[in-house]
Amino acid sequence: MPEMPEVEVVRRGLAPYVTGRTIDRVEVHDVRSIRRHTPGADHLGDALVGRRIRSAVRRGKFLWLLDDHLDDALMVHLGMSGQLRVSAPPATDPASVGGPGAGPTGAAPSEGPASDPVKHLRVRLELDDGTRIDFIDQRIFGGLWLSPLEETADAAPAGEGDDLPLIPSSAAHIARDLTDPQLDVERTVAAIRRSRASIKSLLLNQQVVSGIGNIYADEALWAARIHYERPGESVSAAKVRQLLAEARAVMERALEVGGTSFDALYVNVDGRSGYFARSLNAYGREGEPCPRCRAPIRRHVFQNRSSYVCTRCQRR
DNA sequence: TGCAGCCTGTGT
DNA sequence: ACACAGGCTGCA
Repeated sequence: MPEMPEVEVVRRGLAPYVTGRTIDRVEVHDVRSIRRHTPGADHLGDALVGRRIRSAVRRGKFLWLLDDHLDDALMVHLGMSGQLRVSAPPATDPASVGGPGAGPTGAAPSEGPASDPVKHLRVRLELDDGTRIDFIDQRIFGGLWLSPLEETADAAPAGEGDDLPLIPSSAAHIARDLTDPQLDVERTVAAIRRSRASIKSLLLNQQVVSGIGNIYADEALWAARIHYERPGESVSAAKVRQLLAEARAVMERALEVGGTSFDALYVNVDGRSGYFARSLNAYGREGEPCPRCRAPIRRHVFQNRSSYVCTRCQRR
């Protein structure tokens, strides 16, 4: 559910709270959320306590925290249902620490009071100023783990949030963002046109293009009037360029809306029921008229997931 | 290159 | 009881 814009909103919300802070305590409430950290929960806690965080970085849907030593990164992946919820230190006025990403004034957390037991709390980090970072994940597709740093292949900054040319090995295989100035768009176009795989599976392949999930894939294909099943090699270079531009535009719009409407204390990453769902043209709109041609939007099962398509605008 | 498996909650 | 939501990994 969280795609690139949602993860970027989380990164921006998180950064002002963690930058310059030291990790005091790590609580692992469910080891399944750290299964990618093979040395286990005790090792993760021992490794993290005492670290001073220098930045929160993101490429695609991968988010990570860097500390001063630059040996490795604390990876955070939200998977399907992951959230990071920040609890500001008790004595501090939240409005004064929200930073540039702080949300509307007075917005209350979407769930009950802080004293309520937190549902699906999997991991909690406590910082030296009392701030708590709660990783909440109903379906446990996401998780936290440590990943060693390596140099980026092109010696350019790894992603959004820090200028260092260092990337965690867990994210080194992920393509650069469509919004990344370092991205070579023509190489991406060429890669897509070299493949016999369906255009949608190429869009969803994070090694080809990063940040796109099922929702924005359908939106971009609808905007570019391309049927999801078309083999990459059958789409003209101009059409592929348009498709990538549409995907980028969809994500930038989502980021614009998300970046101005989230509550800094409750970083909500529900991309479906949230603010942006109302402006989707195809996804989730089975039976509704296509906003372009009024033909009904169809829902097809494709690779075990839903694809929403206007069969009039998007011909095979 | 495609698909099973990882997960849990909601809706039918 | 079963379909569905779906990002990513690892294996056939």
